Amino acid sequence: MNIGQAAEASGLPAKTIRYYEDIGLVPPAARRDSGFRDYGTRDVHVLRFVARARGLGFTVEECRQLLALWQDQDRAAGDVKRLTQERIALIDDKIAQLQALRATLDHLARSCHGGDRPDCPILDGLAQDETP
Amino acid sequence: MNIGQAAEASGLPAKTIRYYEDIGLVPPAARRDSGFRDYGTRDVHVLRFVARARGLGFTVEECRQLLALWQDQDRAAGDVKRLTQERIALIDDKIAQLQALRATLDHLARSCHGGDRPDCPILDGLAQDETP
DNA sequence: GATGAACCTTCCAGCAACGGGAAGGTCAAG
DNA sequence: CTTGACCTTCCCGTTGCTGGAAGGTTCATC
Repeated sequence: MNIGQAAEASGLPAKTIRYYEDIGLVPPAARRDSGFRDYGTRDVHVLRFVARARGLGFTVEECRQLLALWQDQDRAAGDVKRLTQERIALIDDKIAQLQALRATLDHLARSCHGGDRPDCPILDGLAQDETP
Repeated sequence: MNIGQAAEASGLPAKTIRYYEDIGLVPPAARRDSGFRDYGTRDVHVLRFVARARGLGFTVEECRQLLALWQDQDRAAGDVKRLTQERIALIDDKIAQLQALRATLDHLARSCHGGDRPDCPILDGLAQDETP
């Protein structure tokens, strides 16, 4: 199948598939005489794997590792679990940061009357010399 | 003061200050005869404002708007509040997405024994044809 | 067989928001 | 006078794509 159909089947844009091939995340696709890339179901399976891992927030580099582990019959499940737990820890950090930001912004927004008058505690808060 | 001291005082790296000047987020600094940038307390105040807004997750473009509002004596507090609430909504979306990711990853990780054996439900999960 | 649309190819450029580092100028201390 | 810590501009690299230009292919239709 052509790249367009592989894109459809994998859920990745064609551009992204070419990009992944460029950076060596997925192996180069077979080519027809015309030069068109030619994908089989096995290739699509790999693309779907990558699409799902990216969708779960794994970086491209992590996807590379996960793919290698996936295709390694002798892999240890522990390696995969470790990668996954590291990613969970990063997500937890990110969530905590965002929640702190949200709290600060919410505090600022609640203290602001929001009318047409120019006095605004949000700007005052941002302008303060000390971080609360 | 030199850019290094302004960096120290504002909490922004010198590189970032130059960058903000480049893209017109902050006005060009005064220059000495030597060509060195020269900052006063007013400039540092602006830089601190930007540093704080960026730290709260406002994009550079939003900072541009906030700065304009900050310096506009006739601004309406409602404009600032709206910007802030939009940012809160974005943060909420982001948090929800991350929590969903975390749940999926956690589910995968918990189902994985994590030992030396090759059978790994995480990889199996990523390889599935259907998203759960 | 010609035409047109819908594909495909490569390459080049750019997004956010900086950071690294080169090549060179300046300043204050010893 | 020299050393070392600053400063200047400039250009490239990052992450993960996305858009567009210029051109080739395929397939249906006239």
